[in-house]
Order: sequence, then C-alpha cells, then structure tokens
Amino acid sequence: MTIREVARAAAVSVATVSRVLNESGPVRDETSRRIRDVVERLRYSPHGAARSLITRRTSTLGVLLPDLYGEFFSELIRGIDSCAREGGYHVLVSGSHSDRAEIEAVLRATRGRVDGLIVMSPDLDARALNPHDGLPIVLLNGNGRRFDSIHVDNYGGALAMVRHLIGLGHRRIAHLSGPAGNRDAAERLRGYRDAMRTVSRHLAKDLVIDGDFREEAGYRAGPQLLDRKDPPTAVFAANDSMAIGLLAAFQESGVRVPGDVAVTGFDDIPIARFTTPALSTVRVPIAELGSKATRRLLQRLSSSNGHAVRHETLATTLVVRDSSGGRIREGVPADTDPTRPPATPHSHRSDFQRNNDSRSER
Amino acid sequence: MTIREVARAAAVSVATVSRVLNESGPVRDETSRRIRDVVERLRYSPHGAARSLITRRTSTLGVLLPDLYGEFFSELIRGIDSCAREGGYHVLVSGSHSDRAEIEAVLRATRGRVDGLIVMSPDLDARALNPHDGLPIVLLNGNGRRFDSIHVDNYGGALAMVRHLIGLGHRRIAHLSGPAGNRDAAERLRGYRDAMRTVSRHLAKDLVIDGDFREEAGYRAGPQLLDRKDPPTAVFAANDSMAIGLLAAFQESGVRVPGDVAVTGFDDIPIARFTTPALSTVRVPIAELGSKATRRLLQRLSSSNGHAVRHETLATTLVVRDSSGGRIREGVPADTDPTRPPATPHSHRSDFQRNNDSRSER
DNA sequence: AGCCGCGATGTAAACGATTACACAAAGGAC
DNA sequence: GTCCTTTGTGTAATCGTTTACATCGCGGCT
Repeated sequence: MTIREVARAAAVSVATVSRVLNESGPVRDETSRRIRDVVERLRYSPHGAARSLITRRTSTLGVLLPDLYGEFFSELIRGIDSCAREGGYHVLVSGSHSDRAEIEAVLRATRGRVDGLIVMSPDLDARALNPHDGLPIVLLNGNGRRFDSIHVDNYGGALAMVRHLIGLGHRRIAHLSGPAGNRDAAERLRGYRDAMRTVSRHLAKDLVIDGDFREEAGYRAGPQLLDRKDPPTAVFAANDSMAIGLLAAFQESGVRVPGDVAVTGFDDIPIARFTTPALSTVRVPIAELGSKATRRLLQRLSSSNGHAVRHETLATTLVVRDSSGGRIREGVPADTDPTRPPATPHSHRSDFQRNNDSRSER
Repeated sequence: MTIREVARAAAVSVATVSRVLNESGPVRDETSRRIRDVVERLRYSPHGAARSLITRRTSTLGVLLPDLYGEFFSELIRGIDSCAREGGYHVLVSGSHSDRAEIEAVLRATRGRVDGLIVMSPDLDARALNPHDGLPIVLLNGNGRRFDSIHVDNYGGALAMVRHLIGLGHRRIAHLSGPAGNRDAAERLRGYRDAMRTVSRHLAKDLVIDGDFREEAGYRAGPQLLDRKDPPTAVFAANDSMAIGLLAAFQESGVRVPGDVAVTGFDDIPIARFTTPALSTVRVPIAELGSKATRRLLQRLSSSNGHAVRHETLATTLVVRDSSGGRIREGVPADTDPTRPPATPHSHRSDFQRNNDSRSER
C-alpha cells in the first residue's frame, strides 16, 4: 500500500499521484479523478515517516509537562489539543520531568519527531534546553529570556486575593504555599507577602505553611493552623486542590467556613464552584493558556522569518464565591464571566468577579 | 548533524557509527570510544523519521480519547504515559472524537506515526476502526470483539453501590445517569436497574434523571429531585463529578447529606474524599486502566506472534465514606486500601471499602 | 515554418537512517 | 602453506515520499 502501488493501479507515475494528493502542480481532471478513486479503493494513506523525512515537517507538536496530575493538566492539554488539531497538528505529550537530565533525554528522543515544543517546567530554569538546534519552543511559566513564553499573572492574582481578604477586615492571614522551587508557587507567595506588607507591621504578620499543591497537603495543614495560639482568620492556599483539602479538614474539626475562618484558593479549576462552601479563588485561564501557547508556536512555525521573542502574561481574575465570606449577596449579576467558554455553561451558580488586570506585554 | 557527518568526523563509515549507536555488531573498543566522543561533541542524535522509515517502528503509541475533560482523563493519561515511557515509547494523544468520520481521519493521519493504538470510544462501536492494516489496537471499555480490550466492571460497581444503599434501608433511590449512548453510563444504569429489581416492585421504583457526566448536570438535578412529590431518599450519580454538583445543590437548598438524602458517585476521582461530606463512591482504578492497556499493547508489539485476542475486566471497589450515611464509625481500620499507589498518601481520612470482586476474564 | 510557452506527465535524486553483503586481516588447525 | 572462522569495517541498497528537472504535445505568435 505504497504510493508506488497506487501509481501502478492508476497507470500513472508516483509524481502524479503525489501531485494529486498534495494539490501541488497541474493534473488533468480525469487523471485526478481516477487516482482519487484508486486511493479510496486501496485505502491508501501516505506513510508519515517517509513524508516527514523529505519535507522536514512532522505535523506534530511536543508537549513537555512536569507532571500529569490533577485537573489543571487535563485542562491545559485540552486547550493545546483542540488548537493543534485545528491547525492540522498532532500532539505528543510527555509528563513528569523532574530533572534536567530527563528533559534533555526527551529532547534528544524527540528530534525529528516534532516541529516544535511547548515546555512547562516550573521547577527548572530553561537552560537545559538551550542549544536545541533551532527547534521552536514556547515556554509556559518558564523563566527563559531566549524563548517565547506565555505566563500567568500569578503575582497579580495573589496580590488581588490577599487584598480582598484584607479588605474584608482580615489581618491574620496564612498562606499555604506550593512546592519549594516551583516558580508559580514562588510568585504567588511573593504576591501574598507584598500584599501583607501594605498593612501595618503590628497588625499583619506573615504566616506561611509549606505545601505541595496536593489535596492532602491542605488537609494536613488544617490542624496545624488551628493548633496555633493565634490561629489565622483567613487562609490563602496556593492552589484550589489544597484549599479543598483544607475545607475538608476544617469541616471535620467543626470549624465553619467562612464564619470562623475564610479559605481561598488559586486556579479556579472547574470543581471549585461546587465545593461546600463554594470556593473563592483566582481564575487562571488554563485552557486558554494552552491554546495561546499553541497558537504562538504555530505562528512561529509558519512564518519562519524570526519575529522577535515575545513574552506574554495572561491576566487572572478574582472570583469571589462563598468561602471567603466576601460575597455580596445582593445586586450581583448572574454569571458575568466573559472568558468562560460557552461550552461549559454554569448558569446557576453566580460568581462575583473582579478583573485583576495587570496584564502586560514585556 | 547527520550520521554522515559524525562518520566523517570520526573517520569511519556510517555503518560503524550506526553499529555503535545501536550496539549491533562488533566494533573495536577504541573505535567505539572515538565515535561516542564525536557524537557527544557534535550533540548528534539520530533523526526519528529516517529511522522509523527503515526500521518500520516509531516508538510511539497513539491514544484516541472521546474527550479530555476532567480528572478522569488526566489520571488515565498519567497511567499510560508512565508505562509507555518505561517501555521506551512516546505517547501521541488526541481528544474529542465524536463521530466515526473523525476517528477514521485520525487513523489515516497517524499511519506510519504510531506502532499501536489505545482507543477509548464509549459512544461508538469499534467498527470504525475495523480494517486498519494490522495495527495493534487495545480498546478501553469498547465493545469490539476483534480487538484486545480492557474493561472496567461498571455493572458490578453500580450493583454493589445500589445494594449498599438498599442495605441501609433506602427504597426510593434515584439514578443520575451519564450521557445517552455512552457505554460506561449504560452499564452503570443497568447495574442500578438490576439492583432495584431485587427489591419488591411496590417499594422500590426506578427513577432515572438524565445527566452528562459534568458537574453542572448534577447541580441542575438537585432541584428537580427535590421538587418531586415523592423525593428520593438516596441518589446514585453515574460519576463523581455529577455527585459533587448534586452535593452543591443540596447544600444550597439546605438539604442535609446524608441526613436528609444520601448521595453517591462513581469513579473515586482523587478529590472525592475531600468533598463535604466525603463522597461514598465506587473506585475505578483509572491510572491502572491506562497502564494495563499500555502494557497489553506493548506486549502485543513485542511478541508479534499473535496471541489470541483477550478481554479483561478490572474490578471496582465500593468505597463507603460519609455521603451515603453508611459509614461504620467504629472499628474501621484507617486506610486499608491495598490498590492505592503509595505515591498518593491519604493517610488521614479513613475509608471503609468493600471489594466488589466480579472480575472476570472472558 | 519556426519558436516559445504552457500544461500534463514521467524520471530520478534527494531525505537520513539501518543492514545485507563484501572484504580484509588475523589467528588456529591441519 | 592453505583453508576456515572470526572480528572489524566499508559499500551500497533500501524504506516511501517529494520535487527539481526533463520531456512531449499543442496552440498561438511572428
């Protein structure tokens, strides 16, 4: 079932078959029709490897992720996949890249298999992938200057959230941080610190508990926080998963949220609005993050003339639900979110949102 | 940076370089070392497409999924990816295949790009991929007889869950079903129906509400159920996402769970144990489903002598937490689950589990 | 009539690896 | 010394495409 057999069956040369299949070059209508018939009948489809060998394009995008755990990544991949497919590309994913050596191994293994790379590696500087022979790369929340990148405004989101809590009168606000070394986590922590600093030193004091982005960490943090002699009145978790774990711990201890203590998260994973109480959080446009990165990569692939490297930051949105106790119960318009794709209607639960627009183009 | 340049730089022939790189054939130690040095220095790595053209292997597995939404798929992909990487394979994913035409398009496009396929397509019979020229395929919850397949015991799990509710004294038990046409959903529904049938017709009556596996569907079902003149005392949702939506709706309506009504789910996604109240559900070994499928595929790839087609069904586990009200509060050993990977310790919240072992090998 | 251009097609050279085969040198066995 | 085997290496065919170039009619122009 090679192009050769098709050519023979249609009594033409391979060149003509190729021309018909790729719509390159002129072919008589009748010939074209005949060839198409044969292709259909023989169920021929060209061999990908052979094709990419000569065209030097694979129609495949590589996606390197630090992990594949949780709803965040399924959303991200969803954004990437839908956008890639639209552009006629396949997606090669690869999760759990802890150390630099592993990243390099994958980079090597994928040579000649992908046309470009989307790399998310928050633990690591991008130096590992420095010298990769001109393969276009888009970084997700990375810190390389040399590559295109799409960032999420972690800092701004955290700042807005903590200010929100401060605005509600909270002073003893704890932060449940993400894993050490993780860049996103670090930025959220920085936002927390800076927001706290705007309040008089005597009244507000940093209180950071180490977490790791998993539900369990939040669950364990609950008792730790309650056992202090000056327990916080609000806890800002570095992501929703931990906030949900925290919610569970408080619930078990009989601590009311938000009555006794406010709890907030970060990411706005789809489930956040269905927790009890509904979680106040910072919305990260996850799928959009993926699709934006993909679009950027595709555009760099098509226009080979190297545009300047671009760094873009996606704005986050403060989403006030019940768990922070800050919800305005009257006069809130139902679901005013313009960014949410209409494919996922959540029309019943209303959110109060504030766009925290510190978006920037560096 | 081709093998040719490496050969020239090391003053040997391309054949020798290839032999060193693949450890095929004898090479003098000194020559071998010299070549390795050059490879290192030139940062050479062989071109994937060229290699797969001649070897007829791509070291890539294709994964066709119906969708990429939610925690279920990230778990599944995680299982697949880790197992594939272990075997030295890459993973090409592709989500959202609604109709048959789309599946066929992807099948064509991936010819010569993958060595085998894992296909999950619960909406569809497997006939679409019938005649694919000898490409090894493993079906996930599909209904093809001709291909290897791994199933989840949806029926047994549903049966066990509904019996659990009946055992607690419930008679008016509603079922919030999955999307029409979805095979998993259909099996769970069948389990529900059969369990209900074991109770006297007068006392227990089917009550099925249509859902679609999304949180929102559960949320909307809440009022619908409460507004009936004979509201159910228990609701068995066809998956956890919908159960969580339902929990949120009941919470808002002031209906206590499990006091006023019991709620249960299916899947045991990681977040299920952190809902309020903790969700009673049926555990599906999702990551294992992925890794089992992958292992099967790999083994079929290596031993080309065609074993007979095998169909395997993975057992599910009844996980009793708080939302069903059936939790035995005394004498429950903490976290006795043997199937849970130690990588995700959830040591604080205890589960009471019952292995519903209707596993079978067809 | 001769020339040019163009449309339709065929021929063959790439692309970058693997590998069957050839071959040379060396070492034993006789 | 001849023959055979083993080891180490090189030459060239091969995988299935794309595509530059050549070819061949054919019609229009001068």
